[in-house]
Amino acid sequence: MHRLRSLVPSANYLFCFEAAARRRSFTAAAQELNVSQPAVSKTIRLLEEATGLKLFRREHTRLELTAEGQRLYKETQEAFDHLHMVISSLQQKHSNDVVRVSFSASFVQLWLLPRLKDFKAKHPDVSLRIEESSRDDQDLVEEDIDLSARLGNGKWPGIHSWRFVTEEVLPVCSPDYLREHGPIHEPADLLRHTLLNFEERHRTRLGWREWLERHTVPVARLKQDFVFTDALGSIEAAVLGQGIALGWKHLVHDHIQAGRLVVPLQEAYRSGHAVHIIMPAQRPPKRGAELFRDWLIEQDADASAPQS
Amino acid sequence: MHRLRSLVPSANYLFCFEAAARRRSFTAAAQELNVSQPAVSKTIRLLEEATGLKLFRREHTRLELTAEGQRLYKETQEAFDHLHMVISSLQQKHSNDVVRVSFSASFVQLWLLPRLKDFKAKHPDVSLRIEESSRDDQDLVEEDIDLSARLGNGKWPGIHSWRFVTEEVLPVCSPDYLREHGPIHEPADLLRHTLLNFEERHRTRLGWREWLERHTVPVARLKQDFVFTDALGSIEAAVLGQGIALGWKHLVHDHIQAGRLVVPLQEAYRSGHAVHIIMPAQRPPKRGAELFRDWLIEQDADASAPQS
DNA sequence: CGAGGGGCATAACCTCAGATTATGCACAGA
DNA sequence: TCTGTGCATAATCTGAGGTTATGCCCCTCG
Repeated sequence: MHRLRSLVPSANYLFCFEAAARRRSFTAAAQELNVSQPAVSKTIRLLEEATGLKLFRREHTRLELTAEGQRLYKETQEAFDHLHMVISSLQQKHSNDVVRVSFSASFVQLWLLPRLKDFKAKHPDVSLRIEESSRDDQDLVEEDIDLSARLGNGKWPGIHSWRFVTEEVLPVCSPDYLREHGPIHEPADLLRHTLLNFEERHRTRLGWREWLERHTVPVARLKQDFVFTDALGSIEAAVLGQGIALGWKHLVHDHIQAGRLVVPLQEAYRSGHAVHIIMPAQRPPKRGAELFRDWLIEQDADASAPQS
Repeated sequence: MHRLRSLVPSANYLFCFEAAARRRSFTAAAQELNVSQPAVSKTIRLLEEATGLKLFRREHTRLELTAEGQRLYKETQEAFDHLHMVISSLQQKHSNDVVRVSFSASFVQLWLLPRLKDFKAKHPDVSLRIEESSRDDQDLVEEDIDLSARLGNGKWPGIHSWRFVTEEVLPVCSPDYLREHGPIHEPADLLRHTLLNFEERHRTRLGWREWLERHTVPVARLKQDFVFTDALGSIEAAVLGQGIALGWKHLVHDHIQAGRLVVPLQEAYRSGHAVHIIMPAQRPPKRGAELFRDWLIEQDADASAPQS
């Protein structure tokens, strides 16, 4: 226990004292601290008793600091200012060191997390702050994001982009589902199955209707049994045998490798687009963000995705 | 509210942090702070969350400070050391300014308090710490007493003394008691009355037995109805009409002036001793103590005591 | 002069921040 | 393998610090 504590049993007394001394008013200090005036009155009395020092002269309509009070106020304020400066500068340094990345929930859960251990092992000093976002069109600068992913052609103003993985979408279901309801020979057969779909509020993605139309299947008779709010939900329902979902090839790779999902039909849809790694152009990148970007690219998501 | 508080909601977190950092052990810090280990664990976690800084590396059998932790520890310790130094020096100065005086309870209540307002008006900057003591033979240096009173001849080793008031002891009772039980013509009459006596454990004072013997009254038939543990008790009982007490002339002066007590018999006993103001010879007196001594002497307790 | 307002002090009572107890996990060492 | 050490976590408890109500002493204004 620091010896200061024998003089000031609660260091919070000093927070209260500093406010009352600065404001020269217990009532004003109470407002500032969001407590009642008697709480301040009592706390100051406790501090005066603990130290044996008379810090204020109470003069009915005026509160004056004694000489001791003045001295303690000055020193307390300086100590607090200094500690604030130290913590702030440590935070600033820390903030500079943390890489803030933002991806869809499905990407984080299905692709990134299973591989993150590798990145951590290669770069133990890089801290990632991983945010799951429901939108692709975030303003990277405004939201203080160092790196993200976006589907498109890679040409966005104020953005540096690196091609990451081709958009390729294919049906997936669990082995049990296929055994029980299969086989499926052609795209038109899908109309007789439970199709798991998702619609994201802020992100346009290929759904069953478009997929079938691109495979010349009439969709008048399409019914959608379940609609999830993100891709992750629909894929996990497929894993649980509840139907056939559309999966992005790189996202379902691990499930397929593990045998939890199969591809019931070899038809896939390639949009010609790709998912790109993006970083803000307006400021120099953090070293950790560069390392993460490089690591992402070298994962070669196209090569490690299952062949269609 | 100081901005530090937005970073560290409770300054007591820093007490806990400083101890854990110094000891490099939550368990040891808990012992030092007289709390449990989980309390320290939780508090450090709260501090880390509040600041966003990782302060310790937990390594199972070793606790290490991070670089941030090291920096914060160093700065916190310096701030606390400094505040401790400031408060200590203010206390030292304050201690030098406070005059510690020690008297019997009867003197404090019956003589000093009714007159203290005058001293305060003349010396508003002198602070008195007034202790009531049950003994005359205190070691002034050891008990850090600046000034006291002692009955005797004024010759004590290591003590400076100033004659204050003659010891003169006389019977007193309330006017009502005298009307109801009087008159009293000679000392021997007292044997037929309720005599209020006191015996102090550490202080020898004249009691009824000695007083009567010195007035050649046979004391074989003396009975003592009440025995108090200090003079104050016996005098206050007399004021309440419960009997006749022995009073030191200077102590009962105010009661007599106010008509609360009367002197039923003009016989008084003068021991040849006096009460002396005493101060320790081993150290230079505080200015305030000198002022108080001078003020006591100029009260001229002998002159303001009632004539016997 | 009286009324009203402002501000600190005090007492009785309340409540939640910080504490405890019990337990788990991961080491390290014998 | 077993035992001991030390930090983490969860459920629960409790007392430090807060609230509400009130009082006292000013000061100002009509």
